[in-house]
Amino acid sequence: MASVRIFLPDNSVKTFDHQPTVLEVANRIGPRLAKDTLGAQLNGESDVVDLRTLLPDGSKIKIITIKDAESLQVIRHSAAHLMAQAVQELWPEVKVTIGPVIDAGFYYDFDSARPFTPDDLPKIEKKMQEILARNEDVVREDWPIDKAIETFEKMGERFKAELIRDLAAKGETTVGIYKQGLVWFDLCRGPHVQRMGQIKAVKVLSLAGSYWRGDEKNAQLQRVYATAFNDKKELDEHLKNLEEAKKRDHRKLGKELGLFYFHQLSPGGPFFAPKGALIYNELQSFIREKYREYQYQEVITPQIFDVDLFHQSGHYDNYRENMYFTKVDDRDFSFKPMNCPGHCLLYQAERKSYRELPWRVADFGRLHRYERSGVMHGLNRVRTFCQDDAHIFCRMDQLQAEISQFVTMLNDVYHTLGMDNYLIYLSTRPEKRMGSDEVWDQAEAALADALTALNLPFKINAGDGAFYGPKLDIMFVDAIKRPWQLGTLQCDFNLPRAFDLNYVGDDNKEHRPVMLHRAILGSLERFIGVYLEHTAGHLPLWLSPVQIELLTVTDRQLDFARELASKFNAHGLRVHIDERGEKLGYKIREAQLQKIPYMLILGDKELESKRISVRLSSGKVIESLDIETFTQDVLREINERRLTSFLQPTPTNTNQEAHNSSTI
RNA sequence: GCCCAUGUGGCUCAGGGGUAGAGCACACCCUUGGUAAGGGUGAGGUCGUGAGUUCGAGUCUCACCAUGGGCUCCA
Repeated sequence: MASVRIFLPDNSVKTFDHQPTVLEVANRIGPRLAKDTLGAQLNGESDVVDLRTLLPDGSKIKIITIKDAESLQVIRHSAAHLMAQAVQELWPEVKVTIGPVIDAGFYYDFDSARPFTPDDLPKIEKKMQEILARNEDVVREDWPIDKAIETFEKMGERFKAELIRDLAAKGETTVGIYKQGLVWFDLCRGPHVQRMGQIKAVKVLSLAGSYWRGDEKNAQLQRVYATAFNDKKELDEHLKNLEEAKKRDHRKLGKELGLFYFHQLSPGGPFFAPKGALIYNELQSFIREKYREYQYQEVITPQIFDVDLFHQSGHYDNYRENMYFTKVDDRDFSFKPMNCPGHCLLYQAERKSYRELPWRVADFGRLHRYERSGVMHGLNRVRTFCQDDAHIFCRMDQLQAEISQFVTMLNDVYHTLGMDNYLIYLSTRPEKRMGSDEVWDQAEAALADALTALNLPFKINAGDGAFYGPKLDIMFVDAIKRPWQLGTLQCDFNLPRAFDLNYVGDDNKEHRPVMLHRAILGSLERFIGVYLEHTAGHLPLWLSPVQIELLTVTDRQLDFARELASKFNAHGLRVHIDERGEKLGYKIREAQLQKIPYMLILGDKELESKRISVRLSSGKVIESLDIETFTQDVLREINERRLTSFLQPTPTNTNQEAHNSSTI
């Protein structure tokens, strides 16, 4: 077969003498480039596409490029130039640095002696609008590199000059210059819009400090965040989502719903109040159920270990600054930051036969990691937490099946939780790594093949793997389209060697197992935070701290309410009676704000008929239900872990979209 | 860890050198009212911690702690 050529965005070409797999491409073209450009799917038939345009056909690689996303990027990048122009027209002394496109918009870093203030944002936006109205042409010129350096230097744009010098050092001889109108220009690779007026919808959002090249030793810069969209409608929708995100902030919901708290005497240490602990424990029970189903065994391992353990595992060398230490009896101990080394000790406790593999051990152990003070954020980043952590020790020939089982289990769990929208990333070998290329080839192929066999699309993060092995990261995309990394599966060639783990094969010889680290929810803490934001606090019944609130119209119904409550209680339902002498409307409002799924209204009518009237948190009211039937229906809803009320028609499931629109 | 901001009753916030305010929540009383806030009374705070300036400090200064937005980090 003819060679296959892959054209890269920087115009270089890589040639393969056979049909390359996507992994080969990723490993060949290098991490940085692949990360920016490769969205890929092994589907065994489709055209090989290159990274610039279309490409050689007959290959088994398909690279998904989303045209819309690309043009949006162009608009945003042009809008970044627009912002720079606006700022310099307002304050000519301000110097420009860089202004890249990011996930939901773009930013530009400025060097300004005077720090920007929030009042400056509307000014900048107004100036941007003025410039847009001029609708100037955007023209590209290619300048000899010396001329470019000289020009920017003369203007005092030392950051730009530095960037161009770097390009010169890489052997570039010309650089792209984009002119907006007659006067203003900037260094850029492009592409850009042809006329400024093509930018239809921009919004300046916020302000932050940053550093030149992200290094705190360098100059402090003023970063202005903004976003741009194809049209006003898209922009408005995005702004609405930002609003919505604020409303859904799990820190706010956690307080309002009485789920968890923080105290300054334990930074990064969440307190789960009774209601929050209920959610925590229900999630654990759910995962335990899945462990039984997927044949994991749960273990319990120590909290504190002699530091020697972490010397042996390598964590001390690589991870020390994130660990807590303590000295007892003149001996150095450490709180475990992860369960794996302990599991290795447990693996060694008994001699393993190949028949015992795969050996899957799960552990809800408490972990402590010292996080730098600036990185903690609600439940998303804490210093003490627990993961739905498990390790699988298996033979190399079992690898693919284990990966496959994990992905199936994850899909199962996410589906039950109403989280069908997720993306899978395969991170491949980094430059600094351990283990032979042969082993890496096998492991990467096992990951890719498992996903392909399950017909799950995935994207390659070339070079993003850990030094000890390749991994899958699962990005859950929530109800307002924000990605969160929750689940992960990591192959590890390091720990089995560090602990000299073996099993006896059918050849009566010792062999080294592969170790897999895996979690589905990630940390329970973080998961609860994410899930609260995904559901805006409207949890499914089985996770609701209070499932049924009993609201009496007058005190005459209190005995009836207590009778009902003990009946529900006996079935294991979580019930609460609002016994306060408030009016019904008042009690309803409170129950509503607490997002309690079922409100039972008890008045004289119900007392006489011995039937109940139910109000859902959606506001829907159903009158005169039979108590026994209601109880059974509610129990069924819980046991089946249903996402919507049995009284509410299930909306059609439109979840699968995400897989087909693997963006980026 | 770095930059900026913030820290006042359980919660949300006002006040800004002369001895602490509101709404909600809470307690009690009146009201027993049918699907998102009935009325009254009351209790509750050494204004994040420590030092300084001042006749006098929630209020000004400094340090520290915590939180928030970013940066960086997340073998």
